[in-house]
Amino acid sequence: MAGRLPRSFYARSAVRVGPDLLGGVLVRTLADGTRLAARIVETEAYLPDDPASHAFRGMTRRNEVMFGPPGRLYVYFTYGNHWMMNAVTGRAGQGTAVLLRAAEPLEGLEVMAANRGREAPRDLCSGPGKLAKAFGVTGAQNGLDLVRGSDMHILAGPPIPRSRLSRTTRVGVTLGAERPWRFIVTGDPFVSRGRPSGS
DNA sequence: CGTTGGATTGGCT
DNA sequence: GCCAATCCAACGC
Repeated sequence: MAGRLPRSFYARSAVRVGPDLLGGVLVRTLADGTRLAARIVETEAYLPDDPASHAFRGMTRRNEVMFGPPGRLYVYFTYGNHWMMNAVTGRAGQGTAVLLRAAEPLEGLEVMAANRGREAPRDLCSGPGKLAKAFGVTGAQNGLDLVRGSDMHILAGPPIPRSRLSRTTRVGVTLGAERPWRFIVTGDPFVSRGRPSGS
């Protein structure tokens, strides 16, 4: 099994980091030692000067982590119910990140099921709100360092072969909808049911 | 200070 | 497939 992704991995364009995160394993170690792990199968890139990005109108208290160093976790709240997890990418000051949208649960499924209030493995992490909920992630984890922190990190996985990598438009965005910056493992059953904005 | 709508989900038709 | 839930950040006055 490969090791933790280094700072240099995140310090690149989000359109590179997004597809490269597919197959990586998101890991969280809880205070009691319980380990949660899931294989990432869906991401979306939010670039500098991207009208769909929270960072588009400049830095605010909500999005300030996006403008910090790469390799940190940006967590935000939306739709009155849901927390979303992103990995900050690029260089400090740019305001760019990759949204973690779906993953295949590998370890700690009982805890994830309890967090989600659902049992089926396919329902645990198959959407950005679900993924954060399964991992017990809220605003309390905003800004956490994925490279040096002990709480959460991402392990490198085997690269996804080109034949198994699909690009689509992003889900739920209105501005910048035509940009094909959603990345999925083709045909993977753990991908979200969200519909791309382009169709 | 009031209004608007969102990087979604789950339950119901 | 459709739509309400739910609340806060952003923006306008």
